[in-house]
Amino acid sequence: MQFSSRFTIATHTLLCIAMFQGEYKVTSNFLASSINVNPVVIRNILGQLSASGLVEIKVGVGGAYLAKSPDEITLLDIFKAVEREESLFHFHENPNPECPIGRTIHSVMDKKIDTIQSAMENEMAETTLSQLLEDAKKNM
Amino acid sequence: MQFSSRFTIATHTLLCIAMFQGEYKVTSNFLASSINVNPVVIRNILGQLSASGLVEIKVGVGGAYLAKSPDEITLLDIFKAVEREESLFHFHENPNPECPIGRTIHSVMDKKIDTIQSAMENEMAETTLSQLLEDAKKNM
DNA sequence: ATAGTTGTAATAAGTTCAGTTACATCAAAA
DNA sequence: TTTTGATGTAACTGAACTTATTACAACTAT
Repeated sequence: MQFSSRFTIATHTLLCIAMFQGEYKVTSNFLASSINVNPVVIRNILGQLSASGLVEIKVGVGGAYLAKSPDEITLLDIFKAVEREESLFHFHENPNPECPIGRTIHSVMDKKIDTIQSAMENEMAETTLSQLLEDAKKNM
Repeated sequence: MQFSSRFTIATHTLLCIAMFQGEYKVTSNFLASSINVNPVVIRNILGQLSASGLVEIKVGVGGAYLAKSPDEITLLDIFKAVEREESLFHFHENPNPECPIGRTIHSVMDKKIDTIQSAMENEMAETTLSQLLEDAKKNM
């Protein structure tokens, strides 16, 4: 199992917008050319980013713009915008309540799973788009 | 995206073995009945756990046994046994090297992704099977 | 030799992902 | 007002993964 590439595509997208907005009109075709995926894929991801309040999109005239300052956008914001699963793990549905383990498996594991997911999300929240942008500019 | 239920099934499996080995013969049918999935699914997961050195399986006569002490088995061991992806995130394949962002996206994100994955895995490594077994016995 | 179990292959249905085509809609600008 | 270039979205496709299920050869204790 892997997360879909939507997360890295969305991050790449936001970096491009942060880098080029004002200078160029950042359209789905512009982004598709940098990221090298289909423009419709970009438009769908831009739609998710827009629904989460991370970007604004000019319908008609075209172009995507950050809706927040780059230091207010974290990797966690991006992740949550494009990966909408509540829980990281798919739990088997109907453990047998007549088995001592089947009866208790949820009470034993649910909190653990939350903690694991939180560890991942907390780490994601540590990195902002502005940090990534600085890194990118250094390595350009 | 969610991880498959193999992780929770494998954990449930190991808890059952830890609880019942010696007392009952823990077969794939026994486990399937507690977990409420198909016995073939169990046999495949037991095969993965066995390949990772977590359990031993008696071919012919039947039955699964822990190959390590419960306090030497962590959730990370279980996770790695059943989820074999190297990297948690699927990176888009061919960013455009003619774009300043496309050119640098890997150097900017690869280490972040590793850090995020490590945060998750480190948290998984904190919990042992013996801790889960204690919890289960308390709640029985 | 029997019985019960494991290992494994094959099939199937359901879901997700990503690519692609097509087109209605929209807003600025000519 | 018409043109132009975008966006939003639907539909379809092929690939991959998940889980359930059937079937059966191989194995080992009794």
